Amino acid sequence: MSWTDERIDQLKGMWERGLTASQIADELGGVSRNAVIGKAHRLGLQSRPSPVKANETPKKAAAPAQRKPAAAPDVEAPRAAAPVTSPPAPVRAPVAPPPAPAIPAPAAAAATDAPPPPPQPRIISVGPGGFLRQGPGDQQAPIPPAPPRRLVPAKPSAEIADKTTLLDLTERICKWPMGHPGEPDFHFCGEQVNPGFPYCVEHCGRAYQAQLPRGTRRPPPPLPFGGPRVR
DNA sequence: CCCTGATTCGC
DNA sequence: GCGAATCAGG
Repeated sequence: MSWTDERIDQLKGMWERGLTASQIADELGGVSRNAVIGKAHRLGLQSRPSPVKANETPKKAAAPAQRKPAAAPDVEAPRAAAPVTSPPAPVRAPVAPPPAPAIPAPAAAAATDAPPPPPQPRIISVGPGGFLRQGPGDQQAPIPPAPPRRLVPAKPSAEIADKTTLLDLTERICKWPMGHPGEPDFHFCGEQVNPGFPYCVEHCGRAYQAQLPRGTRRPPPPLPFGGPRVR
């Protein structure tokens, strides 16, 4: 795969929205997480909270990653100067994860109007082609004018809470579909996969039937799609 | 272990 | 320019 203009646009968009490099790579397809990161940097998209870069120790001269011993004596230019204007950065909120489903004590609080900080149970889903689905009016996210009076257990769509969505799929997540695509609660199994297979052990049992001798009668295996519900 | 982004450097 | 390999923190 190559970096077409379209794919670069998708990369930019997703990167700026805070999707991780892995997610972007999955969405784009045909590229690795590293490729995404490398491209992002080359594009000048930069700086997002890196676990490695949290603090910078100016003490020792950095002994950076050197995969191969440089033949030449390292004449390293001083890399201390950070030309980039330290971004006071409009703090870009990362993809707001659904708030922990902690059950608040119902009897407590909730009485008078506590100024509720506007929660942002933003749900981001990525559609085919890498565009991001947003709720209407989600474009510039104007400040919600009048916060509700009462705090409600932030429920960013109970339908998909705790469900394995497309975004959650990785190499080691069982991809067995649960329910039917298009239904509101459609999701994926989400178990750990049977290593080497796209499904967990249980669903491998459904997906892969032992080859029986010719002529052997057996009931048709349940199908993941189409037929009656399989769960 | 898993994840994350940053960086280097051979191609 | 690209991206695997590597580093390093969570």
